[in-house]
Amino acid sequence: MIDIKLIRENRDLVKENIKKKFQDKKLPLVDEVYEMDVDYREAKAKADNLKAEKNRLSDQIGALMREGKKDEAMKIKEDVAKMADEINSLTTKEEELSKAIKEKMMVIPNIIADDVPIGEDDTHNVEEQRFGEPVVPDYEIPYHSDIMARFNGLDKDAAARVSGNGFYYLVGDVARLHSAVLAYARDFMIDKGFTYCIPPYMIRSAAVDGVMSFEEKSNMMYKIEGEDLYLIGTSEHSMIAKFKDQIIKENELPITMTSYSPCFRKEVGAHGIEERGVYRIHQFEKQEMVVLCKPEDSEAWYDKMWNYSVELFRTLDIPVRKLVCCSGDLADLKYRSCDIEAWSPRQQKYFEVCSCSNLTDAQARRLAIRYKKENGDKEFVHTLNNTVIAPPRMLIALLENNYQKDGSVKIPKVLQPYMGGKEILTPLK
RNA sequence: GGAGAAAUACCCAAGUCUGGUUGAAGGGAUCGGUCUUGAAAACCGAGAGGUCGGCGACGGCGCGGGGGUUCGAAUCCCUCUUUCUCCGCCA
Repeated sequence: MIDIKLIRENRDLVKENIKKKFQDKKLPLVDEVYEMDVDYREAKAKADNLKAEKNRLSDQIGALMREGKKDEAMKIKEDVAKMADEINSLTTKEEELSKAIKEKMMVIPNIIADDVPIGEDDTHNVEEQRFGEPVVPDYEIPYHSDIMARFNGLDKDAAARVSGNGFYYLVGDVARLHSAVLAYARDFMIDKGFTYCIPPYMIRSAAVDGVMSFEEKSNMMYKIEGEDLYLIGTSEHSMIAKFKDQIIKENELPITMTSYSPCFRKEVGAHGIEERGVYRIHQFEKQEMVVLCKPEDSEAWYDKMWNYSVELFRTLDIPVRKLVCCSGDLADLKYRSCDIEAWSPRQQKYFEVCSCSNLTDAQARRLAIRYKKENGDKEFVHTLNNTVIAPPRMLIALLENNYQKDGSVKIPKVLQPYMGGKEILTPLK
């Protein structure tokens, strides 16, 4: 959500930004908001003046009553009562306009960074840098669920009987590897100075509505029957809602957190659930990083954060690349964003494992997350988030890149302590 | 789940029975000063309080959230949420 002052003062900039994002159908919104804002302020001024008059007369009534002049008081009472209709209609108009403006403002995208590549969709995202050699072995890499199956590590049939499509049982060493990756990622971020946090996995509708659009909500969120509670789709939901309407002390910034949670997603819409394997499922686990900082620091944090992802994957011997999101592929709240993609030797291409974003003040403005400066002024913070690691999807990269010709899988050194010292997983069949 | 009590500004807290000179007493903290080698303590003083509109003067709204009664609500009514105490149940 952008500052409405931008629309009052620089509509061209806002429109230009919309064009850059290939959302021309949203262009009329800018003038609509501009005009509604003028009407809103006019209605508010009128209503406020009438209310001021009413308050003044009410005080008079109080004074007269105290003096015992009931007749005069009654007369004024009638006058005030006559004002009620006009005040009501103006107040209603003011509220309706305010609500309508807010709805439109929610849809107007955040101003994007100057250096975001311009492009209509994800095919125009730009590879910026590679880290590690994307190795193509001279033997065939099986599909990840087949690799898991060789260790008796995955049972989707049972999951389908028990929970339906889109669920899995992870078993034995594969399950342990899953936990090891999460524990490693947690400790990696703690070592970077982030604070570990376990948030609520269910949040009430007021919190849900605060952190996502209606469309997202209906496509993603599972609702608990008979309760005002939803299962979170990512810990970012509870982590950001934590700060809604809060004023943070300047010396508490930056707030750097790494949160863990299971994530529950209906995955209604474009993609659907993948039949084979664990790439897209209804339930997964994720370690996330979330940063709230002063506006002047957010760009530096953005660079630090995506670099953490690269570093983490490199310690796991997984080649990655940084893919910069182009204007059309940027979600509306984002100022800039990049994906860290891991190398898949089986598919011989990179696939997304982390998504790092700087939302500047767009999210903070929407949720009223501010900080108080030394001089007492309040300003919106900047918010950023990035995936640390999201197994089981991440296991795909891990298994494929460490798969040996004989069907075994090497365990990267950094994970071995979390695997009871095991250096290699040997197939059971 | 049952019974009771409570929610006031950064913090503590008065006011709520008896609606109107309380848009919020009084503290603490904050800031300035006196004193002191410096600090603390003590004393003196000050402004401010959240939010929206307005260039401003100023005005609207704000006493947990939402609604209602009234000319007028922190104060009365309804509702939701949260906290505390006791009982019950339970990882």
